[in-house]
Amino acid sequence: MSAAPASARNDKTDVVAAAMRVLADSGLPGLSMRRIADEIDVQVSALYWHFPNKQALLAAVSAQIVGAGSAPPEVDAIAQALRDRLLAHRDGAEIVSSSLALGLLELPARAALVSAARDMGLDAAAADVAADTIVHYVIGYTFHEQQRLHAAVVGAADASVDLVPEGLDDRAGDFDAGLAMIIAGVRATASVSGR
Amino acid sequence: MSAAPASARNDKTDVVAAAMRVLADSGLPGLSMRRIADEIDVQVSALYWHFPNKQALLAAVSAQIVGAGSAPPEVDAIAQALRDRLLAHRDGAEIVSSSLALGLLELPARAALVSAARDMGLDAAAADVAADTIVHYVIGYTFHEQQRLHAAVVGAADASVDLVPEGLDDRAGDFDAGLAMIIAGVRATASVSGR
DNA sequence: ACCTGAACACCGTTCAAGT
DNA sequence: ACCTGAACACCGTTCAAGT
Repeated sequence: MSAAPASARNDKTDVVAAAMRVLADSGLPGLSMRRIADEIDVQVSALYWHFPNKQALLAAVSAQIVGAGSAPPEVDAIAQALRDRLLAHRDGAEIVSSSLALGLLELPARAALVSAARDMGLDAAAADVAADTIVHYVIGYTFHEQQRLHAAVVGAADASVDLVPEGLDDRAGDFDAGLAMIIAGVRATASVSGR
Repeated sequence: MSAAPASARNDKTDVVAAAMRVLADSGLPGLSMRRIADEIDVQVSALYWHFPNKQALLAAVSAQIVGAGSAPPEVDAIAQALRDRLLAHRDGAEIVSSSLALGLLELPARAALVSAARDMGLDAAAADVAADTIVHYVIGYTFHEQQRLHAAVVGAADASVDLVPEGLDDRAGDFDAGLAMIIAGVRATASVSGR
């Protein structure tokens, strides 16, 4: 394929790719600057030529996780697609959550949610609120879920305390039910303000 | 008052109190085991007599932040009270979020939300979903807000990227609007299943 | 344009030993 | 019951210097 020759010098995308590999192997706790540097046979300090600090590197990783461009046109589908992307990468929700909170990441799904909400009849202000509410729900729910996944693997989880109880099998069902409830709220808001 | 004499030996509550002071002074990034130990003039290793590891200590801090016992009886008031407690401590939402995700914290507000949702006419399963949805929204929203607060202080914030746009003044208004939307969804769910 | 080598000021955790 | 002292294996970041 088009993988770079082993001894070439690296650019930003090589560093991000290495970080994605380390993330897949070791998760966020293992994602240190030294491990990333090792992955491309380089000194740690070399990374600081490409990125000013670790948070900036993590923001680039986050952008890769959430992907660029075209989302589906409906609120439900946009939320599901965002969740799928987060679930596709180890600790994806946590990394994205922190980049977002630091203002280092633009979330394409948010813009898509705003216009989908407007299509449902919300005014601009209400559509912003709807988008943020859904984004917080998706990221919060998925973050929680991924942390417990990891905790279960490590064996450190206390199974008696559970924010989302019942069996382990219908995680997706609970997520859907909560999302449906929020969307019902969006619809109710639309029918109040929309006439 | 009843403050312990300066040279006494410490118990769990002294350690947690010291951690709360460090948190208030320096935030979560400054909340290291060494800083906590310094705060009570003790070696770091002494902390490991009281807690098996840092996460367990943080869970005790989280429990202190969310407080014990009696919540108000209505969904809206419970959510507001939880938010107020998180906002009352620097990085409160982040600490609580992580303890919760690791299954190390029981959230009194969650039980209160479940029974408030049942009072609105939801069945048991739907009430669980409603409670989790609201908890994720409150913590997610407040986490985001506190991170940006800190980022703004540090000056590292990129003001051009904003999950929750507009002026800085009506943060609380946006939170309320999102919460109202979710509660509208809860009500809609109740009126569907409730007859 | 991209990297090395070495240093600085930190981390969480363990463990034998003390009182 | 609670703490010391010392060590281990790490961190992120900086900076002069090399090619």
